[in-house]
Amino acid sequence: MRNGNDENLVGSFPFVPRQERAVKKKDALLQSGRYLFITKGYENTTAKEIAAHAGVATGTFYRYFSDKRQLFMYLVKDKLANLLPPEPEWEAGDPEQLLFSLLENYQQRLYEVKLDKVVVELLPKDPDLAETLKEAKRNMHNRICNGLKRAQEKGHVWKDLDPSAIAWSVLVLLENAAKDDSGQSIDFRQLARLIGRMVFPPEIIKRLQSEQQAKSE
Amino acid sequence: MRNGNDENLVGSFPFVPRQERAVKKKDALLQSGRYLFITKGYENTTAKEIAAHAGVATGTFYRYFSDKRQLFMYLVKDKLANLLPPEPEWEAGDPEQLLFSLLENYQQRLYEVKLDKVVVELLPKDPDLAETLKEAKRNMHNRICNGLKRAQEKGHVWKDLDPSAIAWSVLVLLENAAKDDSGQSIDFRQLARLIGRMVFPPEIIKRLQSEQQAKSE
Amino acid sequence: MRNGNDENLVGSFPFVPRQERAVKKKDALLQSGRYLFITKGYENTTAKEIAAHAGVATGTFYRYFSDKRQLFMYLVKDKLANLLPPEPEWEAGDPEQLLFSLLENYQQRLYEVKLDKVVVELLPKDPDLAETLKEAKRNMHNRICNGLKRAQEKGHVWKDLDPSAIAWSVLVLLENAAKDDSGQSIDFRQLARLIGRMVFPPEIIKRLQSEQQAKSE
Amino acid sequence: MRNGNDENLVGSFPFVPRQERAVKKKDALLQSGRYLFITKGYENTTAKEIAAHAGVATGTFYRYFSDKRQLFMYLVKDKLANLLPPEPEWEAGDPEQLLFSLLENYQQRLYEVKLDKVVVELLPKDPDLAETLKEAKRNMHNRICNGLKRAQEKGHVWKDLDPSAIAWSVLVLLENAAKDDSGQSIDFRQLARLIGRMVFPPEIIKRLQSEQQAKSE
DNA sequence: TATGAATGAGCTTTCATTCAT
DNA sequence: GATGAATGAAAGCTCATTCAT
Repeated sequence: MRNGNDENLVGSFPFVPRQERAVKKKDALLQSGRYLFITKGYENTTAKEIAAHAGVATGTFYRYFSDKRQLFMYLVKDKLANLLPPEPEWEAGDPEQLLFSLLENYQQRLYEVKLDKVVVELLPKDPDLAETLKEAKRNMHNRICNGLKRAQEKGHVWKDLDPSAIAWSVLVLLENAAKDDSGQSIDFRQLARLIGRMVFPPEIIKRLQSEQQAKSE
Repeated sequence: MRNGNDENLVGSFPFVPRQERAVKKKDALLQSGRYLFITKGYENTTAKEIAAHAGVATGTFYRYFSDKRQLFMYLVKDKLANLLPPEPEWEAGDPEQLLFSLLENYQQRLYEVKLDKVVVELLPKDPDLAETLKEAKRNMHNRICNGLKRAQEKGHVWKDLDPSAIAWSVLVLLENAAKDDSGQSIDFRQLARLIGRMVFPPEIIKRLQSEQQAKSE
Repeated sequence: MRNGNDENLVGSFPFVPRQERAVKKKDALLQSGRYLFITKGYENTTAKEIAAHAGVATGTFYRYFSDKRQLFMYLVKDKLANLLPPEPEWEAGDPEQLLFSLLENYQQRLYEVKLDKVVVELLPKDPDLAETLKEAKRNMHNRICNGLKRAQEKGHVWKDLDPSAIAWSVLVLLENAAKDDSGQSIDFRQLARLIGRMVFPPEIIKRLQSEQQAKSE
Repeated sequence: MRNGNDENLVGSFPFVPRQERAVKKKDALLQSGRYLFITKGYENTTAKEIAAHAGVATGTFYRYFSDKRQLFMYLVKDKLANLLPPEPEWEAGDPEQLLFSLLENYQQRLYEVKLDKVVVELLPKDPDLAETLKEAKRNMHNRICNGLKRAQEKGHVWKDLDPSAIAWSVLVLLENAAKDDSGQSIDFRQLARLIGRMVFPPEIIKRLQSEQQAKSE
């Protein structure tokens, strides 16, 4: 199933492995590719190296992937699905708590993927990849947006703010918090509170927090 | 004057142009490099192409730059200074207004630079560049942070938020708003309001806005 | 067997050929390199040319040799062993006869090598090569020296001459006789007699020659 | 005078300097060329470097020399004359003494020239240079040969040896003794005695030595 | 199918030489 | 005459990709 899906996303490729051994080889190549891309960067990794690391011959690489780029796209698309956060239920409790766990969760997944730096290396050269990522982001944005809209209808969210703009901001902060570019690690508690202020009027936050407390008692 | 500074930053490689024509050629190379890097990506651009695009011979490239990377570093360091926003005076008036102009201004400058994608392509391979950028970010962060601390002391900013975390968030939103990754252009008015909520308690915003109105009357 | 030795000397660079065809290709490259080095000089020969002459692609060259220099070192070290003359048995018979065959034999081997000019082109730039050759010469010198010492103890060689100086002279004349620099080919019979005079007192020569004659009768 | 001569030897060149300043520049270029060739080797020295070292512009180099090779040929031909040893007067005294001073003298001159390594670097690529050197050697050979012939006619030299072969041997030993390739410096006294044995029958040496002693008393 | 040797276009860089000033 | 910036051919070397085995 995953296979069929991928194929559709990535385009036709030279050979559909049926036997188990073949599947293993393809996986080994993907794993090796991922490892080397992350460790050494995309351009600095050669197809030969990936093959060697996977324990197969150079030529075998091209039986499973049309080229280095395709292998990479497999990695990206495979991992992208994992990144979609669940649609948040804002009213379910203390929003700060919710955001905090959202942040932690997202970072955890991003940490597992680790391809972001590599993605970004390829981005300027690969409009296809750019499109793929854009779509993934659109998905995430919509998911967050929908939740916000519902909350806004109930008056839980600032009325004078566009849910789309909020969603965008939340997403951006989410994304960047997970990366540790800046060196200074971000305090997720602070960030959650901060985002809370951005989304909800103070009185709503108070109310939701006290409701939550009541519930847990 | 600016020149001397830049040279200091980059290192005075093969030759410091004195004659006007030489300066023009160096500029042409820089322009061509910038254009091609942005259009085709860093790795996809060769020194030969840059030279050709600048209308000079391949060898001439190497009279002015030790290699492609150095040319790129010139571009980056030259433009980096432009990106520093002025330290905001939060109390000076309507904070939403202030943030809005900050955003517009920053985008304008970023638009002029446009190297962000290329930078990001090189980042994983170039620790030097990473360090340079990290420092630039540190500078921006400190600048924002200081303003926030002063405002916080006067009680204008949420007391339970770390200025550093706020600064980080503002910076991240600023940066990302300026890029047009997502395709969906961000409404800067909305974003300004949003950031305002994040930084200032509602009553402060109201007060500052009414003061501002009083002033302008 | 010889192979293992050589590899050890040169270092096992990019790849040790196992299949027969690969060995053939490596040999073809070595042959082509040798031919072109001798014909056109070391600097005037490019890796590309060697590959073309051997009927393989440029890249193939680099599968077998890390660079031009390594190919050359292979040639040199391979041939150097051949140059060691057997330790001469001066007392075994007519020394002039002995020297004559020594000369002919040495020239034959040198003729097969023919790399001397190329070696000498590289020498000033390549301390490694210089060291290698120095050692080879030391070996040859020692070999000749030992024979002389034994002969000197028996009083067959001028007592007031340092064996080392004689050996050096013999070696130099040997080397240079084999090369045809001067255009005027050297008469080996003459040279043998000449060296004989240099090494042995006249009466010893006479005695050894008559002994030899007695033997052959 | 030297100028005219050189021109003839080397071939026409772009410009005949008349003014004193020009001559100085040409000399500076020659000196710089010589210095750099000896220090860094021929191929490793660029025309630009020679010009810079001489304190003139790159282009100026080509006003005085058609190319790098021509400059080098100037150096070689200029110095070659110095290498011709005086025609030895074998009967003038102790031949070992004579040879010793010949050796010392020759080495001294070679030391002053120092171009031998560079010459040898160029030799395989430059048939012209090869021819020049061959001729120089022929000259030296003839000079030595003539002396030997006269001595031979008087019965001072082995009758059964070809003067040409002797001359060749003397020359070769001379040349090689002067270079210090082998690391082990040659004892010139020993070498002189050795060559003496090669050229003169023992009784002649004795006679000439005692005559010499008589003279000096 | 799997192999890995072979390919060769193409990149970076150098430097002898020219030529506008 | 002198300058030194500009030229561009050519070298060394890499690596994505092909293909004979």
